[in-house]
Order: sequence, then C-alpha cells, then structure tokens
Amino acid sequence: MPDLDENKRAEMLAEVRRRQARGRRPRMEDVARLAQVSPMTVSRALNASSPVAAETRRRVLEVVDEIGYVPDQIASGLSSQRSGFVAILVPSLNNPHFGDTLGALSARLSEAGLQVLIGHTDYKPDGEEKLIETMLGRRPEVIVLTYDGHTDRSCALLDTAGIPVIEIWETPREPLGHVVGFSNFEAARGLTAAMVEKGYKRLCFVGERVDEGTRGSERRAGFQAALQAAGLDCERCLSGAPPPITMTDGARSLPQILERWPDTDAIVAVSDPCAFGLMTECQRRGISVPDQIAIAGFGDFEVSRLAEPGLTTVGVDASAIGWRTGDLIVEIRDAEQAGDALPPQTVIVPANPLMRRSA
Amino acid sequence: MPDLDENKRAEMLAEVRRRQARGRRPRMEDVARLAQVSPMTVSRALNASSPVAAETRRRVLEVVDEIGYVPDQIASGLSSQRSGFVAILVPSLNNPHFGDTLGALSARLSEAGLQVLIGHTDYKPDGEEKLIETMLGRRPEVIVLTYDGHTDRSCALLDTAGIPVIEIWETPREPLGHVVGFSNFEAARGLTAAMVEKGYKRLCFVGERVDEGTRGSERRAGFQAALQAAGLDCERCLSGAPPPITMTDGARSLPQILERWPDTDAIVAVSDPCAFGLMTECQRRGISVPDQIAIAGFGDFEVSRLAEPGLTTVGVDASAIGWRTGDLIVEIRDAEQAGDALPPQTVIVPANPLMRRSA
DNA sequence: CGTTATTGTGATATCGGTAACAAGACGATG
DNA sequence: CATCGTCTTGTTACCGATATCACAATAACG
Repeated sequence: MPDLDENKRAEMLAEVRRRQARGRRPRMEDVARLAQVSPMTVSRALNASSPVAAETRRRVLEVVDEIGYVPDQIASGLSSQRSGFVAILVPSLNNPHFGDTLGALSARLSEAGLQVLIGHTDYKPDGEEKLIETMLGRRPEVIVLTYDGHTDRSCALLDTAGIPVIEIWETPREPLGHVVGFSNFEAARGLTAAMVEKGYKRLCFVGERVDEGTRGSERRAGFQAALQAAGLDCERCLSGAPPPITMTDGARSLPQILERWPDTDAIVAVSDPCAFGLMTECQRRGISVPDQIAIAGFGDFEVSRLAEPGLTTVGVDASAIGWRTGDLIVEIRDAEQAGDALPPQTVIVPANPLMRRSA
Repeated sequence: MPDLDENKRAEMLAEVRRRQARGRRPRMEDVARLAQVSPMTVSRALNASSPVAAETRRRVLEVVDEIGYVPDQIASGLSSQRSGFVAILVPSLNNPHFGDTLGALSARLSEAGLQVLIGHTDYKPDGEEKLIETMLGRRPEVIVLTYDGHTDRSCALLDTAGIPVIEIWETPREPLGHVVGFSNFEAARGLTAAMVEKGYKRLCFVGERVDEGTRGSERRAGFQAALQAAGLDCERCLSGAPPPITMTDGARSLPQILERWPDTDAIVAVSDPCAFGLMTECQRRGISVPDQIAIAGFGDFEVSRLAEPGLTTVGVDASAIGWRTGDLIVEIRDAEQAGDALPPQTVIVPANPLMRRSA
C-alpha cells in the first residue's frame, strides 16, 4: 500500500486539529482519510464486528490514538438501533442497599459494553412514570425497576415500548416480566427457624393489616411455616396498622401482645422500624431484651446496627441482586441476538438472618 | 382543515399498531401522518422550539398520546448535536455522601431537561480514565469529576473533547475548569474556632506528611489560622504518615503528642479515621475523652457517628454540592447558547463543624 | 389598497455512524 | 486454466430526528 504523501498527510492532520480547536470533534471520516481506508473499515477495526487485516487495523488504531478520536455512540446507536443503555430506576440514591446493587450492576454491565442510566423515583409512583418516559426516549435495551408500585400509564408505556422489563429487589406477585429478588417468605422462614434454633418457643409476629400488599403477608407466612415445621404454635400473629408500618405502630402493638399472649418469649416484626419501636417500648417498661423478650426485624436498616442491643434482622445481599441482574440482562441480549425472546425468568437471591444481640 | 377520511385514518392506525407488535416503535412520521401535518410540525409541537397553532398542537399531542409515541432522544441528539447528558464520575455509589450529591444533582438537572450519566471509578485513576472515554462517546454536554487524581491521558482526552469540566467535592489547586466544593482551609478553621469557643486552649494537630497533597496541609493551615486569631499557640502540629492516614497512624501519634506537648487538652486530626485511632488509644490508656483530652476529626465518616463518645467532626453539605453543580451547569449551557464560554467558576459550599461528645 | 412584518407550515439536507450487499485479490482445487 | 471460496475492503442506503431555508397566509401599517 503506497504510503501517503507526507505533506498531504500533515496538511490533513492540521486540518483536523484546526477544526478541533473550533469545537468540531474528529469523526470517523477523519480517521479514515488519515489511515487511507474507508469509514466502514474504521468502524470494523474499532468494533471487531468483522475481520480486518492486522496491518490495516494497526494503522487505523494508530490514527485513532494520534488524533484522540472517540466514536460517537449517539450516531452509532441510531444507526445500529442498539443504544447500549440499560435503564434502572431506584427509589433513592443515598440508600447504601441500592448503592450496592447499582455498583454491582453497572460493573457487570460495563464488562458487556453496556452502560446504566440511573433514575431515582423518590418512592413516588408518578415520579417513576415520568422517569420511565424520559428513559424510554433513550431507547434502553432493558429497563430495570425497583419496588412494585407502578401506575397504569407506566405499564402501558412499558408495554408499547416492547422493552424487556426486570423487576428487582422484591418478587412481585404479578411480575411485568423478569424478576431478580429475594423471597420474603423464605427470608422470614429462615429468620424464624434460626430463632427457634436458639431456643425460643413462644413466638409472636407483628405484621401489617393483612389484606394489603403481600410483602407483609408473605413474611408472616414464612414465620408460620417455620414454626409449624418445628411443631410450635404459629397462630400468634398480630396484624396492626396499614403499611408502611412505623416505629410508633411497633411500640403500640406491645401492650396488645402482652395482653393476648403474656408468655411470649420472642417477637418477629414485619420490618426493622417496627421491631425498633417494639424494643424501645420494652426498654421503657423495664422488659429486658433479649432476656425476657427477644426481638427481630426485617431489612437490616441502619437503625438496626446502631440500636442497643443490635437488632437481629434479615439482610438482603444487595450486590448479588446487582450482578445477577447483570447476568440476566446479558442472557436476554444473547437470546435476542439469536432471534428469540427469553421467557420471563425469576431469579431468587439469598436473604440471610443476621443474628445480633436482640434475639 | 379537512378531517381525514375515517377509514383511511383507522387503516393508518392499524398499520402503526401492527408494526408496534413487531417491535418497531412509532416514530415522528407516524404521528405526522395521523395528525395530517409534516414531521417538522410534530417536532415543533413537542419541543416548543417555534410557534405552532394551538389547534395543530392539540391535534398532534392527541395522536402522540393515542399511539404512545415517545420521541427518540438518540436521533434527536444526533441531529441537534446536543445529547442532553451530563456525565458524572464518583468514586463509589454506596457512599451516602456521594449518593446525596448525585440525588440533588440529578433532581436539579432533570428540571432543565438534562439527564445524568453516572460512572463509578472505585477510587482508581485508571478506572476513571476508562470511564471518561466511555462517557465521552456519549457526547455529554458537561462532565463532572470527583476527587482530584487524574491520569495524563484523562486530561488529554478531556482537553481534545473540548467539553466543560467541573470538579466537585474538594477544591483542587490546579483546577481543570470549574469547581464546586468546600474549602478544607475554611472548614478546619471553623471546627478549630468552635473548639476554642468551647474553652480548649492547648490544641494540637495531627496531619499527614507535609509535602504530599494539599487536603491535609490546607486543613492544618485552617487549624493554625483559627488559633492565631484567638491568640493561642498554633505550632503544635504533628506530621505523621503519608496519606491516606489510617486509624493505626492515629493511634501511633498519641505517644508522640504526649511526649512533646504533655499539657495538650485537645487534638484535631486531619481525618476521622485518624481521630478514631487517637480516641481508641486514649481509651486504652485510660485517658478520658473529652475530659482529659478532646478529639475532633474531619469528614463525618460513618464511624464517627457510631463511636462512643460520638466524634466531633466536619460535615460537608453533600446535597448542596449537587444542586450548586446543577445550577452551574445550567449557567454554562445558557452562556454557551448565547455564544460565549463561561469563564472558570469556583463555587464554595459550606462544611460545618458537627459538635458531638468527643470535643 | 399595497407593502411590509409576523405567524404557521413544509421541503430538504444533514448529523455520524452501521447494515447489507458488492466486488476485488488471492490461494486452493479439480 | 477456469472455478470456487475466503479474506478484505468499499459503496450505498438508511437510522429518526432537527436546522435551515422557503413560502403561504394573515396581520399591521401608512
């Protein structure tokens, strides 16, 4: 291949630099001219999408490096109809649980050449709706949702978009598509079993008002299953306030428990705040935790680590959710590339009892 | 305007739905046909970029809603040469400080119709380099960097890209562009002044080895300035290990302090881990904190809240960094739209003393 | 009433890549 | 030597929006 006239090459290079100074970034065609190939060949050299002679590739990469060319993913996305984005909506960004999930997910995806678009809903379903619309505009290849409350319009938008949906963190009863989460039932059963193992015999559950949501009722079912398996009384269940249940609700439920089942030696609460409320109320009344009554919660909230004594609870492996979701996304894309859609998957990640001093 | 033949309209609608089912999303042209206008008018109706007759807009929006059209931002970005992205690199995602900053920033930017692209570097400068390259491919309008260590290639890439850069969180001595951060000097001065106010008179500073970095040396300067202003001895400065200074380094420095300045009644450490190490060592030796020696740190790490007694420290307003950065970005864009580049700005956010029980 | 703004709409070119197809060069094969 | 297949490269036609210019209809004005 006849080497380019040195003068001409220098002239072209200068031209590129001049335009760069005026704010016009080099594009593929600039690289192509300098490397004396067609733009298409540059594209191939950079994407390994089809074979390129070693010598040609070397020359192209040399020029790329020399002029600091960075391919425009916007143009690439438009042309190839693959954005390289995965959208994920989380309720909040300053929650370390979601931070772990996001970190693991984005690390896993960047291996696959995908980038995450993060949005936070602030726990508001209509914030989610707006975000979904924004995200869909970026044509993500997959959309990941946390939490299970979606508006009708959200669902309609997702439906017409025809993008694979993954719901993570929890496992909704009527999934929109794929799911990566933990099982509230299994987690509560595991925790309860661990407490039975420690010798507690008269356990009581404090939950939300039964008919609403399933987070709470699945946990209660897990609690009961563990007790049943151990041959213990599993009917001591209090269903209190409508969700979300608060610390105050927890505190209020203590007297009811003491009245109905005075010999209770352990309480499993539907969530950490509730458990914390119970524990505080015990301490106020001079009931020793865990000696007289043991207490456990659910969710490994920050307050549980800080509490005195530390609150026994269930901790979800947030990172695992992230990278398992990443794996699933890669699978989905592979299937898509092969021409068929992956049937809805459900991946369960572990949620393990964290035995602290309160139980 | 003659209404479209109902049959024909229904036919077109069916056509769109059919394609939708086969994975082809509706595009602007579909909307245009159904609303009997040109694609350009649809664009204008959706972007308010130039006047559209009220009746026309109504018709367009109706169709948009009917077929669930969401404009393709990828195509829009390519055409308009404005991606609508702001890239931000943070060291980690599960750090609540950065979470707050990210949350505030993305909330502020979404008001302005911008979207954040988040990357996490895991505190590795060459991870940052890779991320910068990835991000640049998305043609962000502004790029936001945290932490001040950048590789040469990172800087070169940013330079050739010609994108405005904002460094946040701290205030580097040689900024690449704009800065939104707190002043280590002012923050340390504020903390020290607060301690002087509480009555401590013989204060000592434990820092990093002097010549390295400036985080530490600015904090020391702030410490000294506050003491000087109060007419107290400001020469009690220990410069210990090279950064990053650890809990162990803190513990090790206690005997040196006690030997050189036995009458010390308060110690200001360059960072929380160092302070925590000092405090632990005091307790090990039976020195009461804060009665015999008061201790303060810097940064409001999690350990500082958990410590017993709680560690007095400096807390940075992480959210403020986020929204102030957002404001700055909006300013930058406005200036750009007006045709001129905003000269490098430096925005200082407050970093306030958090007086806990250790001082 | 003619002339000049103003408003509302359309036609065309283009943004920077890639998919799909075409074609040249070259060695292997019968 | 003709033919085929493989390897490598180039050509062309988009992807789905918007910038820009052009132009008709209407309003404003002397």
